[in-house]
Amino acid sequence: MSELYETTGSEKEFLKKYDLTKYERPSVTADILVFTVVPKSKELKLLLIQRGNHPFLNKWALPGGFAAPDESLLDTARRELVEETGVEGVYLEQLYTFSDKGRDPRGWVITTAYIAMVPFEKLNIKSGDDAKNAALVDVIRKNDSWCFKNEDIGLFLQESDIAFDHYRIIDMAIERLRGKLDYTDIAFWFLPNQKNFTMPQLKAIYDTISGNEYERSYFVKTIKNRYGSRLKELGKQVHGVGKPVMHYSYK
Amino acid sequence: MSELYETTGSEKEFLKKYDLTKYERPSVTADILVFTVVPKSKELKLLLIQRGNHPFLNKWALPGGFAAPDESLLDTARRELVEETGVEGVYLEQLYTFSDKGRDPRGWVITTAYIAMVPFEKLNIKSGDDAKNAALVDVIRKNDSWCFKNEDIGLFLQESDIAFDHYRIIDMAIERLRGKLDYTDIAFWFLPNQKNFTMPQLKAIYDTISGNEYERSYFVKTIKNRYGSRLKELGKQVHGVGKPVMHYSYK
DNA sequence: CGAATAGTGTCTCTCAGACATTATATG
DNA sequence: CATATAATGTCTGAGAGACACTATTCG
Repeated sequence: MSELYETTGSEKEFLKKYDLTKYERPSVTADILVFTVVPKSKELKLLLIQRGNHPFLNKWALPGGFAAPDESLLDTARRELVEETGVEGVYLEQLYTFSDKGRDPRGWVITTAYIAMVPFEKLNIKSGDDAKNAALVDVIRKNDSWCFKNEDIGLFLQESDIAFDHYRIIDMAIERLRGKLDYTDIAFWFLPNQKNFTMPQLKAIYDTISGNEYERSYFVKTIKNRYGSRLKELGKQVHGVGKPVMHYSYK
Repeated sequence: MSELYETTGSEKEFLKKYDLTKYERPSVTADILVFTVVPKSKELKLLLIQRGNHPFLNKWALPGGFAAPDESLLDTARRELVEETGVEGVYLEQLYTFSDKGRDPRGWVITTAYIAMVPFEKLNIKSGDDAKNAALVDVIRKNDSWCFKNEDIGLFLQESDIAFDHYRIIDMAIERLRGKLDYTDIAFWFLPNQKNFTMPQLKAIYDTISGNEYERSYFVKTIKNRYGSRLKELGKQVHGVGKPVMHYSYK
């Protein structure tokens, strides 16, 4: 017993004297990929910010920032997301940590990227009107690479317009979204309301992220099969032209 | 053109004056989960190291260490792996970055965990004989949690014997291994020789990682179906009792 | 020959995926 | 009634999964 106390005591002693700064340390940032889907037009959109500082002045980058002391990187991502977009309470998922030498010309900087899945209705980015110069861009496939455009502000970006290694991050993120689409429920996070949605709405999200069109009857069958126990029918509703739609609640 | 030069120049100026250390920085480590599979006995094994220092003196932890300046975390993991086990040229895959507040009593330390998939034959850990006190432990499921044992040295560990948040890391790693088993080719990395193996060998690896027994004929059919184009038959060989076995080469 | 091991064949059931049909709204 | 939209039904082929049978070697 006294031995236990002594061990505990000496651990306290140890920690008191321990100096982490004897090792060199990198700077650490969190970057956020704010994805959203517009169901009507079936567009996948991503939030980019034009840099106002060196390095990569005027290039476009992912929102993000340095970690604050004793803050988890998830908290960093969440904080930066609120600061840069005002968006709160969305689903964040860690993507990957990028630490290649030379990825940041300022020095030894590693970053952990987080994917934010945001319903379009929650986002209120007024492109190109504020100091920050944020833009919600359409993610387009062209010549085997990703391009980003926003026709409202006449913006067209390709790989060379993207700062740091952020193009690679974006590429990995889209791959991750597509990969997880069919065996997780990530698509549901893009719904304006998980407690009240329709199959055509959900299908539009699947179509958009996957980049191809699911067959209608097959889609409904599959979803009901996969999530049947977590779905509740809320009743049919008239919605304009066409047959009334069944509304569902998830989870 | 001169404008371009000027911009470049001012970026250089900027970088020269830029001081990353104005932000506080965390310490960063890489931890490695060295997994291996013993096909004969169908055991999943993990390399743990008993700590000889505070904090968590005498508890067991994953091998790992602090990142060195301008080294990628993958390189850190690879370096530590060689230093601690002598193992080279194995497949490493990033698992996750852990950064919760309080995960390390020494202070602000984040870690990126890497999974190493090592053929049993490549590992040569002589348990409990060296200063480092490394042990290759069997990963066992007991009462809905993971336990770790090595009967040669009379070792039995449970969650409370694991240092830091490493139990959580191990838990996530096993889940990752199992999750990726059926839709990636990770199992092949545990083969002693990808260029010459048999289906019973491969099946033992799948059985071990998944924790259940695949049906024989179903297994072979499925694998051939999935990787048919990447498999080459090398011919049958006698191997003791029983029908001669077909040998395959992957990729 | 019997036990051990590996390979092959068969049968059922489910589900992916394509396609056709029906139902209900608007104008 | 034509059109738009959503839901439902049908058919086929591939594959999951269980089971039985055959083939080859050793003692």
